[in-house]
Amino acid sequence: MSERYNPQSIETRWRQHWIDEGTYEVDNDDPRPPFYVLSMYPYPSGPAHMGHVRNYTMGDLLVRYRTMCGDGVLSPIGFDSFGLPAENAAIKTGTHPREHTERNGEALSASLRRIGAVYDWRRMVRSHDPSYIRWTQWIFLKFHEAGLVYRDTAPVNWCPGCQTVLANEQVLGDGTCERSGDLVERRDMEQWFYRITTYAQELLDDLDTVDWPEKVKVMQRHWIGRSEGAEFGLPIPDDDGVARTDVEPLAVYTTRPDTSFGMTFAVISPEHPRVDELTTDDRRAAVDAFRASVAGRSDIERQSTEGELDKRGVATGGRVVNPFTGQAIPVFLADYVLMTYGTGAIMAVPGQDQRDWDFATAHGCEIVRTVRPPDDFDGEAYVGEGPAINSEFLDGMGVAEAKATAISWLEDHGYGSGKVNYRLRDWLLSRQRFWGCPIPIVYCDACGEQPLPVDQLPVEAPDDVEFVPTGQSPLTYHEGFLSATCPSCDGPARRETDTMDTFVDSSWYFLRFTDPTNDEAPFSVEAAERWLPVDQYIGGVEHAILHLMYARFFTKALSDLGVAPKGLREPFKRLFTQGMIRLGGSKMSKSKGNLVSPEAILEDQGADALRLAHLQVKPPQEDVDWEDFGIDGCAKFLQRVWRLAVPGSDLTNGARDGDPTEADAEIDRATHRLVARITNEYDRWSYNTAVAGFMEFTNTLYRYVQTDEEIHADTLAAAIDALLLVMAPAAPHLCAELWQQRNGGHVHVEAWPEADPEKLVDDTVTMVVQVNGKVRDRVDVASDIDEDAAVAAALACEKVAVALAGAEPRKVIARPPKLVNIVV
RNA sequence: GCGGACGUGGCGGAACUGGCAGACGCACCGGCUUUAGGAGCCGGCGCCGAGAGGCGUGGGGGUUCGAAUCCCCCCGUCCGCACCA
Repeated sequence: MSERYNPQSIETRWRQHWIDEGTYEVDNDDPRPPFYVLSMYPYPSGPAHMGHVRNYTMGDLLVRYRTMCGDGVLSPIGFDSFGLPAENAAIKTGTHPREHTERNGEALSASLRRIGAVYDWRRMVRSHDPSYIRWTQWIFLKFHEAGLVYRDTAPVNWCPGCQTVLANEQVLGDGTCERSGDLVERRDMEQWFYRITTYAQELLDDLDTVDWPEKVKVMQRHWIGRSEGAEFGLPIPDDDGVARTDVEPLAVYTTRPDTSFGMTFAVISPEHPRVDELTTDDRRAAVDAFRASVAGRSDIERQSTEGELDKRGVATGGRVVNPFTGQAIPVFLADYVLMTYGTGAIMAVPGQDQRDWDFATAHGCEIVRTVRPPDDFDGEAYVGEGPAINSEFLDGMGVAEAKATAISWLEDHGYGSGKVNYRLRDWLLSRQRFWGCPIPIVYCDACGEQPLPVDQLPVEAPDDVEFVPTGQSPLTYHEGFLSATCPSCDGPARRETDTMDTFVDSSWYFLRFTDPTNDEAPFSVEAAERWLPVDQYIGGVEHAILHLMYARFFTKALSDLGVAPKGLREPFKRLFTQGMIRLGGSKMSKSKGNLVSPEAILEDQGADALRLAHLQVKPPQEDVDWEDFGIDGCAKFLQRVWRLAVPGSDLTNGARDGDPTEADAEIDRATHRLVARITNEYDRWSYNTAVAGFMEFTNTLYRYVQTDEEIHADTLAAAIDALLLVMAPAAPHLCAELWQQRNGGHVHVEAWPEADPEKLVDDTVTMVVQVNGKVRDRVDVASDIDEDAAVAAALACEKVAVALAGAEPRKVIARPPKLVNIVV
């Protein structure tokens, strides 16, 4: 017997071969049709864990498959190399984040190569490289110039213990800091924003143009949260309850203007700027106490549905006029009214809104129904369809008509107008951190906030900083970094010390990959035109909202600014989100400490067995339990393939020339069916069944070589070569080695095989014969049998006669050649 | 609460368009092979039944000649959003 398959001896050689030969390097003038496959660039956290293996195996399979299909596949890799973990490590160990990050990046690169993933390594892009920082800052300035960047105060999570701002993820469920355990406060600070809301409508509309999982689209639509309604003013009354004209009315937003006659009170947010003005002297102490208690509560606490409603709101003593009824109604403060949505003030209609109903009940407010509920309705607030009641000129109208009429009335009387609102907020991009892209702004006492000229880019953070656990960015202590010159007046200025959210870096890296060394622009329009949109984007569903929304925003804005092609409105044509890996029932992650390292498996069974196990275990989009993996089974299967395909194998050395038999014809047809099947399964990401297909076919070939008298070399060679071709994207090393030993050359640059449609159908097929929908018999018939013959064959079955027991068929359904159903 | 996905053997799953339920793998059982290995090869393996046969895709109803697949109700699991006026 020839030597057994030994993954170690061949995998190293082939990995090197792909790099040395530049098999997966592709230039921008490559004559082949362009195809862009992109796996989300990883945060460099050190050697790969199983989640990486799963992710990058899927992407690699596609890169190799499309390459064999004849495309010039752009397969780049890079690192999302800014971010908090490196900075925290720096504080702990004193090592500069760059050193830590680059070392981890090298380790991850090595891991990716080790599993056989192939990239055009020449196109490596890392967020922290000065050549990338430069263009991230350039884009910031471009957006700044276009009015897509602004500065404003915003509430942030402030940890009094760490004396710093925390990201939402660093605030635990109970509202405390994950590091110090202190109760996190809300604090207003000056922050930078990207005006993503400008694109809210387009971000919503264009979801219809991309081929993404419906789940992700639904999440994005919800996040954008478009609603239609009306915004109008509630006038402030004088002591007699008559609307004053000399005071600005209180603006409210509602999606139910049709219910306005039922507005019996108004509620404003505790942060609303007009609280003081609306509060009467006798209520001031209570209102101030309420606001103080709200400020001390965390967002989580504040947004929980629990808690007594009478304690969650307080009367201001002030009143406003319902313009529809002319009645003066009380104004309350409640913590559930958010300053960040609509106008920060609402009209309350308890009859049609359950939360308003509860609040009205708790605070003794009047309840007036303005939509007639059905007779059998026994709930409280009624939110359904029905005729308007108690609403004067709206009475009798349905909800839609009443809405439109109410809006017209508001417009005619100058109170307000129809309004579309979005839940989407502008993107707060500044972070009080060191290890991120510096914001290219200086502050001049004379000229104020000044964007830097582009020829001063990149603004780089200095290396000679000390990482001490003060909770402040080291930049704020570094005089050399802080002092700058004002670009307007040449006077002294102070640099911005905030850095950008790392989501900024990941919002355009896929564009940089198309033209990674360009030093005239972030990328050329031509390069982007050639490769974008990405044909297949692959990543975790955890990025369903933020990253994907931000990247879409960047693409649209860059396109409008002429940086990206005019017609490029979406960055990612198709998106695939693969499932995560669980161990012991919970998500495999560094923080949970339940990572499984692929090292031992790679050393033992090899990369191809591990890849195959990842592909086989479950449909790619589903979450998978590590306990369900069958590495040994896959390794055993690869041994079987090896034994079948390796030249000189005891299994196949009995093959000789000769006239093809029926067994040969059957193997030939099976071979063509395999090719057709795997092509289809790769195209629709059904990798688990593709692996089943390899195994099934291999079993068929084993049967052929072991049970037939005569085995023919031609038949066998064609079958095995086809198997190696279709398996090559999944098990690249083994297939490359066997192909070379058998045929010479390189399987991965071979053309993808095509199935002959004529060979996909057998001459005879098994037809199912049913009586009353139950299978009673199976008969072999010609595959081109006509309906009459099929029925005749069915009626001739003995078991059918038994089942019919003499009864006359009432009806016969024939679907030749698959099935005949006899109904009595 | 709202939205989404899903529920098939001992286990992971297959059945793409309504047409043979359980492909393929794991586990288990049996056999072969001078064979002791992390072997290899062949076979069996939904449940009940001696058999013929019957039952069977979370439960109940419906559409259909025919339903794992389509529709309605219920139960359960997972994920996302969570006072958005």
